[in-house]
Amino acid sequence: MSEKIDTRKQILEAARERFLHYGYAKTTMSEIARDCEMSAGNIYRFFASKLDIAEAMAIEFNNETFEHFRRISQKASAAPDRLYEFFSFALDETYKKIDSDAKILEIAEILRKERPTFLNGQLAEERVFIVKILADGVDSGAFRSLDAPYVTSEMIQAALMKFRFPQSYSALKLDKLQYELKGVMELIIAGLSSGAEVPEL
Amino acid sequence: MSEKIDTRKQILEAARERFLHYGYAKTTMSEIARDCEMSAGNIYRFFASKLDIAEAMAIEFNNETFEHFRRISQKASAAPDRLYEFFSFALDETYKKIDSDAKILEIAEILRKERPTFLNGQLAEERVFIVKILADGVDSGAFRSLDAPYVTSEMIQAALMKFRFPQSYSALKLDKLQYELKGVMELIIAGLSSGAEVPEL
DNA sequence: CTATTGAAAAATTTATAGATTGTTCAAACG
DNA sequence: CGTTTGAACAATCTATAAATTTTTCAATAG
Repeated sequence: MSEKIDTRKQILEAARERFLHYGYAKTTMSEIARDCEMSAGNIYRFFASKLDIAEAMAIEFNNETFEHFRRISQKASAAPDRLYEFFSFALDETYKKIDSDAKILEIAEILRKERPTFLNGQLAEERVFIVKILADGVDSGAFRSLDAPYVTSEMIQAALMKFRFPQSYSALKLDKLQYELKGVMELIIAGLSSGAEVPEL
Repeated sequence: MSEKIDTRKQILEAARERFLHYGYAKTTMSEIARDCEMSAGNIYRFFASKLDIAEAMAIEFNNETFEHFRRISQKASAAPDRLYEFFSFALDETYKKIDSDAKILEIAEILRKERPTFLNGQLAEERVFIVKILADGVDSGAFRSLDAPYVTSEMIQAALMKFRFPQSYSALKLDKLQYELKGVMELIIAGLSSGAEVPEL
């Protein structure tokens, strides 16, 4: 049983190396199998498809990022600063990861196309941290009281889409994106501030 | 000379009908030429390429929308309401246009790929109206005073990207998009309100 | 001299056959 | 028994030749 988990990890590791080195399309199941000294057919006892290997890999990738998110969301700094740091970090991190390796963009694009719900799941996980920062901000008085913090976190994500998936949604360079993020963030934080007047739309 | 303009219009009209009926890729220059009773080569005296015909068509298309934008920006209603109406109209309009005709999406995607600057130009034109609404809002006291209204209009556009190009940036249905737009808009308008505290980031 | 044509060049698309790859599963293995 | 294999099948990709389409431009027409 721990045997099984090990084999799974081994496949994942072999696939990761090949995917990052040669790209998703250019690595074959047989190659991954060979690296693990097994037959291609046997991989299917651990992963339902090649795409599922890529998805598992993306989850691992994101888990590292989520660790950073958790740390930022739990910092002692003021809630508005944490909110900015959160998305600022996210932008830098994803931009640089994708910029360093065209192979990572390939996998990201494939998952976006073939697994549209996967992305939603990841966004939902991020919302947990955003809601935490919002709650802290309300407690400290930096933010106005919010009817539905979870919904607010969805709206913040919607407004910052462009920065969360930089290479898919625009062709802008990092410095321009950072500049825009700062501007949008100022607007959002101002909208969350205690003095802000919420309109009736 | 007016002759030339007429011929240009005639080509544009013939192309529009074919593009909307059969799609951009499936209509040939020869077909457009035949409709205008001329040779394919002659079209190039009026348009540098097939793509330029599509671009000219998109400009015409957008001019109708800009007329609506102008009307909304000049309304008597409160600035926040106008701002919401502006983007609400834009969302409904573009969503419905594209939803009614897959051919329109085809042309939009091709222009986005092959003429990346065209889109920026259109967004710049829209900003004129947004800046007008912002200025009115500041004057009336509904909005706080803005250091750089033009930059603010860019930030508002960045935050609302997702709703300006609904079918390219998400797979959400219109009602879900409308719901999200309302939420993001509330946040932005609150951020622009007189009482809002702008953070130092 | 300008406007237009139509043939030719360049670029792109289509069609398809062959090869490769992803996936399944009955049989062999431990 | 559960595990693994490898052959078979289905799906996808590749290569390329033929066909079509876009674009150019010398020749022609007005």
